[in-house]
Amino acid sequence: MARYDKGHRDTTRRHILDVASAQFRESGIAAVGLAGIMAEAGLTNGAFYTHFASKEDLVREVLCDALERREQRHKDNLENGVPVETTIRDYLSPRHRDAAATGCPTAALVSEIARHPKTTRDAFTGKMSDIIALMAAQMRDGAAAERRRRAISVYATMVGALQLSRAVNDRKLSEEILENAVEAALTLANRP
Amino acid sequence: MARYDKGHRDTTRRHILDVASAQFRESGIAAVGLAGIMAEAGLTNGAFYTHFASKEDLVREVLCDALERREQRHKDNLENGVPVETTIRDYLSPRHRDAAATGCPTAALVSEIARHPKTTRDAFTGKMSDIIALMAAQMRDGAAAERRRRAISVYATMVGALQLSRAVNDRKLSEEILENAVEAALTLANRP
DNA sequence: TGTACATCAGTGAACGCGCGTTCACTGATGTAC
DNA sequence: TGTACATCAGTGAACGCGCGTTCACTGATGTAC
Repeated sequence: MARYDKGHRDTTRRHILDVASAQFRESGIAAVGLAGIMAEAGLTNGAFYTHFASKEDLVREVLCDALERREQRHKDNLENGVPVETTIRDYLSPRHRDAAATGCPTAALVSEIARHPKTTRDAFTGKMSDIIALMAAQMRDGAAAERRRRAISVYATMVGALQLSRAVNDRKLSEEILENAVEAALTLANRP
Repeated sequence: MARYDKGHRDTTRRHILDVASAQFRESGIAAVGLAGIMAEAGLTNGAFYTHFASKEDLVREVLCDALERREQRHKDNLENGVPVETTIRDYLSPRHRDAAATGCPTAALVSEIARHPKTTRDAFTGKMSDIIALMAAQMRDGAAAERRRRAISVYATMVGALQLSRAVNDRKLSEEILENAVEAALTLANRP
């Protein structure tokens, strides 16, 4: 037995990932520093590099992890027969709008991801394809290709509307955006 | 007459705004430094503060300016009877996807704006309301309230899809997103 | 008309600060002989 | 059994660098007397 319990290293790594994941989604990747992440994780700067090769490495890991969790949620919804309407309403809710740190990583980080290196974008592209496929599976009626088409446009509407509702500094307008986007996403999900 | 032509100061200020506007949309606000902006504008660091009070002041000015130009474009489209279909297809085109520096400031910066101070978000909120109103005016049929509803959901779909098409690292998927979003936005714009 | 001063856009070096990253070291435990 | 060494997660100070910001200064022109 080492100085630390078995699995301690994995637990620490997991903890750093969770802290970074929340901070990135809350404040954006560029605005978050490693020192702040390590401090919140209860560790010193130096320990970071025993777990990750660089900040970019952490970004990629965080992104994969956060999207995998989202993917798992979609899988669970599918297996439990949760209707697409519920997924849409949950996504476009004031609760989700006000909880960016634990919310959808795509909505929080998509524009930053577009400016990151190939490996990071590769990771995002792969996971996003999976999520689209799962949303397509959740759609009712229609051929596979048609359901995929609907999934893509519903996803785009949800991501855009959530971001707009977060940026806008007017409670009424923010809720108007969410409510209209729910209606629009439902229309897109159920169109023939 | 001063050492510089009349209006020189305004020209310089305008030039700094243009350079900053492009760099922000291309790389994100947090990732762009004042030194880089001033260098591209052909000036030294110190001159920045004879034109702007702070980086945040510049951000607000850039945002107002870029959104006003977008707004003017919507106004022109409206006056020239450009159909909403054209606006949608132009927005969701590979050309717009590949030209972030000169493209829609909302798509490029919306998630960063959500994390900026009140004055900046106020500015964004005001201009975005105007753009929504102009898009609503561009819609055909229906009462004013109904057209506004359609404008909001079309705008959300466009913003979300453009961002996704930029983040994704796969040409085919990127174009699939744009094409499906065009179809979805047209459906939303023309629904009864 | 000549001269002293004001104005104004811009220069360029410097400020303190926090960034990502490195590295010599620690100290509790495991292992070899 | 005792001792010398290896391992491993983490410490904490330091590195160079670029950030936003400040400021004494420049130099061409305008203005006052």
